[in-house]
Amino acid sequence: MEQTQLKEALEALKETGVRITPQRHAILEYLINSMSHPTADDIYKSLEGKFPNMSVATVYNNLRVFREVGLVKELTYGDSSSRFDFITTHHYHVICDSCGKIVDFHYPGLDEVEHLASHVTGFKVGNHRMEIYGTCPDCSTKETH
Amino acid sequence: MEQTQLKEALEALKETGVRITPQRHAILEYLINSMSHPTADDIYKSLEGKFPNMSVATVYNNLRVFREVGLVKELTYGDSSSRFDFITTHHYHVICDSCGKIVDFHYPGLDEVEHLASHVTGFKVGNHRMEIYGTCPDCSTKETH
DNA sequence: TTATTAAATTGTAATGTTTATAAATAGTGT
DNA sequence: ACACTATTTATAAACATTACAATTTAATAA
Ligand SMILES: [Mn+2]
Ligand SMILES: [Mn+2]
Ligand SMILES: [Zn+2]
Ligand SMILES: [Zn+2]
Repeated sequence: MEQTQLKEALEALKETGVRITPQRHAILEYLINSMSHPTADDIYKSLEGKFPNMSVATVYNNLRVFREVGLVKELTYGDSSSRFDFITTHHYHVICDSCGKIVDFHYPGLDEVEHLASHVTGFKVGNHRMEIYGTCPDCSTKETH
Repeated sequence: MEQTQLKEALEALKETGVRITPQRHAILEYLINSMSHPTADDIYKSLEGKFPNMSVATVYNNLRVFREVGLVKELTYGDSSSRFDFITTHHYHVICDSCGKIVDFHYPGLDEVEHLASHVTGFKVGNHRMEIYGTCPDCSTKETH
């Protein structure tokens, strides 16, 4: 099924007139297979073997392209660098304050909040973001020790 | 009432053993009076007149101190620099994608989401963040033109 | 297949925000 | 007023991200 996702992603690029390069193919593949939420540097480092000459600028450029095409979501937290999530189904994230782990979390969209916000502020509301912060089971165990 | 907030803030600093300096007084005052959500640089620039020799490091240091004492909340969005909000009552933010305007928005806490997240992921949940994005009335008018 | 052309990549420099550091200064309790 | 530290200042450093120009390459059609 990852194969399907990759094919669909490449198809989406083709339809938008975005050229398919080996670098783009590899970055997409990594994003799809990665169960984590990697930073640009994570991606850069893990493709070092396959693309010894790839520039870090290429990773950033293509992540921006993927974001603009709607294939990838950029997650910006307080800490230094952005993380990237290949878009599949809508979901939220639960984040560990202690170790930074990010876990997917499914929950119906907060439509009511969006509506009220629109009503109260007069904004044309497009979307929202929500994350939940806490301590993951691993870190909880360590603390109790 | 801003006077009361300032007094209470200074009192909170005193009780935590944090010294009260003219710079801290001025930064707090600015945060309380500011109806906006300023960046560190906004604060630095607007206090230039009163403190020609103040270092930008002082602004950052003190914003961190205020955050640690619980007087100030740091807002980190995708864009370059953090914004700071003097803590009064709990509220969320509605943000304009077009001009960056940030508007306060009151809504009851999303307790149910926190509970479900905790139940599903096993996290010890502490808090959450939520923002709503869209187009503010001003920018909507301009677009329609 | 080859030629063409615009788009993408690369390498490097530049940008901008935030932090680290060490010396000078100033707030607080006595 | 004194002593003790916390704080401020000035500056350099760190770091992620972007800008730029030269080179390379993907896509298209002859
Ligand atoms: Mn995710
Ligand atoms: Mn606010
Ligand atoms: Zn953890
Ligand atoms: Zn606006």
